[in-house]
Parts: sequence; structure tokens; C-alpha cells
Amino acid sequence: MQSQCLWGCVYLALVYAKNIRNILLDKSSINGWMDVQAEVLHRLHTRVWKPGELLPSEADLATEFGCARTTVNRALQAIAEEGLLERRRRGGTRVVIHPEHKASFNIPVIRQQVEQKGQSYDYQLISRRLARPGKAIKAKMCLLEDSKILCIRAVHMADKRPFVLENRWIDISVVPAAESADFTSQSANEWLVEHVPFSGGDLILEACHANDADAQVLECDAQTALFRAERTTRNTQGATITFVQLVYAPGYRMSIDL
Amino acid sequence: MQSQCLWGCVYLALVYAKNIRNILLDKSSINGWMDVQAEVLHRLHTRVWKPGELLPSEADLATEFGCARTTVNRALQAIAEEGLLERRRRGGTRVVIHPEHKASFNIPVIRQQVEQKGQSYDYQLISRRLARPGKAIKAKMCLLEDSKILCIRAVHMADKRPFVLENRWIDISVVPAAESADFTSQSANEWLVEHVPFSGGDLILEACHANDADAQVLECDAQTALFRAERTTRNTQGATITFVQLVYAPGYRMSIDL
DNA sequence: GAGTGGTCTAGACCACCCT
DNA sequence: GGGTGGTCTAGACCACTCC
Repeated sequence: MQSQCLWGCVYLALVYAKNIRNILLDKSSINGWMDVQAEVLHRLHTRVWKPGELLPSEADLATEFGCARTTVNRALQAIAEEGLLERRRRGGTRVVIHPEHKASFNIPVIRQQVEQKGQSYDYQLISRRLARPGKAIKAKMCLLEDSKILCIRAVHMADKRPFVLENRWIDISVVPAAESADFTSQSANEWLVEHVPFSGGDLILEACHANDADAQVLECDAQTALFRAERTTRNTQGATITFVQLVYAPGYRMSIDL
Repeated sequence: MQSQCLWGCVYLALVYAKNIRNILLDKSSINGWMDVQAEVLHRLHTRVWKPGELLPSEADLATEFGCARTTVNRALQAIAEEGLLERRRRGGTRVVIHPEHKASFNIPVIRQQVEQKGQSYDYQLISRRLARPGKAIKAKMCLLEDSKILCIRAVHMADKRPFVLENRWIDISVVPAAESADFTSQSANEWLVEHVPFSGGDLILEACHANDADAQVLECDAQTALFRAERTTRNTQGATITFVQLVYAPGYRMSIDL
């Protein structure tokens, strides 16, 4: 009877040891890997560990924080992914000297982009035709053969005003289904996101002068400074799916959180 | 003696079971979480699991792949971070319908940006003065009081040609050390990266017309379309460290990998 | 209430790479 | 050779949330 009680007490002590400690200390204690991450980040910000320095090993940190090495590992990996730490087997974990500021943003479907601003969205197809691509487009899409390309020109409107002009080229040999899709009600932008899985690509942002055709569609003067995005999208096999040029109406600003 | 041999055999069988299986099958087998990730991604790309659908539970997948649930968890978490899966306790793992295309890029120190292109880098300070900020700048920096601001104007050159014009405002009350730094040899850009830890901020990209002053520095005509980046940087306490306007010379294109 | 993902732990083995 | 990070495993408990 007595021994049973004893073991019961030991069990309870073990189970609640952590909580009891936390309550007694009544201050920040390390529970999860998020806490470890926070503590490490704090030491980085306050220069306890200076740029270029070597951190203690995972095992040592685990001892200090009173948790398993796995937990420390998770935290340090997360920070390393952010680019603030550099880790090497045998080499240890080092504070990166010039932490490159990483920015990441989403490329939303244009409809969502407009609706998110609380504006009404409209879409109008200007032209749609099959053609052999010109030299410039072929280069942008890395096309070797003379494959058939679907050329689309359309305008997206926000609150009945032109918002962005979309010039798009789709490789029919890569996306055969696109040939039978008419893009009068649904924009190519949305259609592709829904129907074609993509894996990579690149994006180029620049300033350009409005040419006459663009100026007319966007209802601005020719030579106006416009913000332009060019995007190339590739599938898992590395084939170019589509190349698109988005010319935004004057005053557009692309906003990104850091 | 015999029993010892028996247990030895069992041990060996257990230890090498996985490898033996791999050798016998002689084909792709699931070893690490990277493999699980690859397999899951493959099923997503080939629409085995369609957008909106629910995946099997981690436990089931672990059984199928012949690994621990932890391993499956790691893989699914990584994919969820990429934005292709949505996970909820009790709700299971679901394929995201509109996978938002996430782009991420680095904001390099301008010197590195130039040198990376294989061009020579030069830097020239145009002006540096302490002043009370105007209304517009105060708004950008979210300043309430009339704190002293360090105003810096400088130009970065690539191959002896103007590359980008830097207009910067630094809050002295947030970064006192900046007052004693002269930015003749080292740009404020680099100085801040090295001396001031930062945590967040925002970035705005847009097209603008060159005004007369900018045109002169950048050696282009007034009214030329220029690419402009405006960046606000905040420290861990949320105070604005600096606001910077980067006006790039004509022809600049910002390139981002997706 | 029960099933799901989120996480911790302790132990183990491996790959890498500096000395 | 040995120390470091990278990862796997099995078991466990918890938090959340849907039914």
C-alpha cells in the first residue's frame, strides 16, 4: 500500500515537474522549439552572439535550455532557413555576417488582387488568336521549334477603370487544353492557375513608357511611366507553359512585406 | 549458444531489413522525409490527390511509406509551408485549391548587387545633413514627434555609370550611432546592415517619371520612366529605423525567381 | 468524445569535414 | 579520428476541432 503511494507520487512528480518548475519560476521558460527560437533570436538581436561567431553546439544548448537536442535542432534549422544562421556538419552553427534580407510575397490571381482592395472586378478579352511567335517571344519562352502559340490580349478592370493590361502567350504543345478554352468570361490568368500545375519560373519588374496601343487601353497618355511585370512559368518538366506581360495603369504600386 | 545465434540473426534482420528491402526492390524507396516530400509532391502534380481533397492521415501515410509518423509530418509540414497543403488539427490535411504562387527574393546590399553582375562598384555621397522631416517623410516613417532626422543623398555607380540614386532618412533617436558616422566611404546602406539589427518593414515598387534633380544625377532626360523602390525598415520594438527611396537608372530590371 | 495534427523526448546512426 | 549537424524512430502527451 505504502509503496504504491510512493510510486504514484514519483509519477506525478515526473509528469508535472515541468509545469511545477514553470509555476515556481513564474517567468519565461523554454517549452517548445518556438521558445528556443525566440531566445536564440533575442541573443542574435542583442548581439550576445555576434556576426561571424560560432554558437555553442546543439547538445550544449539543449543542456542549457533543458530540452532535447531535437528541439534545439528544429529551432536552429528554422532560423537558418530565414538566413540568419549558417550551419555545417562538423563546422558548427555560425552567425551570418551580412544577413540578406529575404522578402517573400504572393502572386495573387488578379481578380483577388482587385477584390481585396474592395473594388469591383471586371474582365474583358481584347483579342485571342493562334500564331507563330516572333523572335522576341521565342527567346523569352526558350522555344526552339516553331510551335503554335496562343496569343491573348485582355484588360482587367477595377471599379470600371482599367487596372492592368495582360499580354499572354501560351504554348499549345505544352498546354493542349488551352486551345479549346475561350477566355471571354474567365481570364487566362485564372484558367491557368486552376488547370495547369506549375513548379517554377521567373519574374521581371521594370518601368516602361506607354506605347500608343497600351495608352489607349489603359486610358492614359502615351509615354506615361508604367509599371510592368513579365512572368515566365514552367511546369515540372521544365517546359515553358506561358509568358505574360502585365502592364499596370498609372499610379500602381506593388507592396511587399518584409 | 544456439539461442544467442538466433537473437543475433534477429538483430541483424531488424537492423538491415530496410536496406535489404531496398536492394531487393531495386527501385525508389522511401528513406528520408525528402523522399516522402517528393512522393507527395508527385501525387499532387499528377492529381492523384486533387485540389480540395483530403489526404490520408499522417498515421496511414506512415504505414504506407513504411516510416515513422514523425517523418511524414516533417514532409507534410514542409509542403504546407510552401502553400500547397492546408493542415488542421482534427480536420486533416487538405490540398489547397488556389495555390498562391509564392515568390521570395533577397534584398542585397547594393555593392553586392553590382559586383554580382561583374561590374565595378563606386559610391559617392552627394549630401548629408540633419533636418526636421517634411510632412510626407513623417507620414512614411510614422513619426509623431519632431525628432531629428539624418537626410542622406548618394549615388551608387556600376562601371562608372550611375546605377541607383539613394535618398535616405534615418531617425537619429532610434539609431544614435548614425549621427557620428560619416557616409563618405561607406554607404548608409552597408553601414545600417552591419550596425543595426532589423526585424521587419515594407517595400513598395513603382514606376515614376524622372524629375530634374534625379535626371541630372542619373544622367538621363527628365520625364524618363524610372523604376523606384521605397523601403521602410523597423527594429524589433517596431520603431522606424530608416526610410529609403531607391531610384534606378533607366533600363533597370528587377529579377526574381519563383 | 474521438480523431487529427503539433510537438517533445531519448536514443541512435550517419554524413560530413576540420584538424 | 572525432565532433558536429541531419535525420529516423517509437512512444507519448497535448491542443484543437469536428461530429
